[in-house]
Amino acid sequence: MKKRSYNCGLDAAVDVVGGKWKALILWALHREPLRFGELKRAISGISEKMLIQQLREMETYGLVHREVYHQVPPKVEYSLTEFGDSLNTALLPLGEWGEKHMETIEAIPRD
Amino acid sequence: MKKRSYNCGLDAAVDVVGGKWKALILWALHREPLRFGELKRAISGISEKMLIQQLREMETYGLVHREVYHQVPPKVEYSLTEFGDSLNTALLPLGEWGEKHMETIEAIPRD
DNA sequence: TCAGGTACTGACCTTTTTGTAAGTGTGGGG
DNA sequence: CCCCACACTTACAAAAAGGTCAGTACCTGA
Repeated sequence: MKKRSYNCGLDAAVDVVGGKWKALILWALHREPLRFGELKRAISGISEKMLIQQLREMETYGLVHREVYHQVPPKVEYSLTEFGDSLNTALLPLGEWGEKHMETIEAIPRD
Repeated sequence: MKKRSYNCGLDAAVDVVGGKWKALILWALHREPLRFGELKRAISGISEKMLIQQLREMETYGLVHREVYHQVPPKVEYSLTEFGDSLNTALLPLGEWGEKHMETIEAIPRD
């Protein structure tokens, strides 16, 4: 997040969900709350550092809720708030678009 | 665009529309084709370099069409392809979400 | 005593993205 | 003859994002 004012809602939304991982995390939490380790395993390729960093940001955005269980070994569960859920819903058509055009997108030459 | 394979459609879509400017450009072209200079004026804050860079990428993605008129001074018009238009449509709910929650988003503390 | 699982944290570095500023080519108008 | 509009292009620099890897604290069971 870098800006303070936006030209349009899309601008603002992309700012919130932008980056490499946030959409994936949102998606992973859509079905059910997950623990840190579970999330890590669910999202292939993400490092612990990025996962926490993104989760923390999304927490401050009010998109996810962090629930700590005082146990040993520790257990922390992440879940979507209503706000996060509404964003996920708004992202559905985009996800479908991506799904539908996946092959085209993958075929785009890079560099 | 960096990846070749995606976990889900959302992942792929965010890759296509990611970055600071693409969504804005898509949006600006939604109403009507625009010339380079018009786009530049329409999207406040964008530099010429970024504008062209993004336009070129979006052209290779097949999202926008570039039409050159051989005149002096030169005239180049950019418009959305059907593909670009379909992406724009898929982005509408996200734009509405951003619009609706704009104040919340702007109020999020940064750094 | 000691390794192991869990959820982080921090230092450091590389890559990617974005920005700034100046320069290019063309023909028409002053 | 010079300057302007327009659509770029290039070199360089700064900033943001992402990645690696080692280390912390806690209790538990072997």
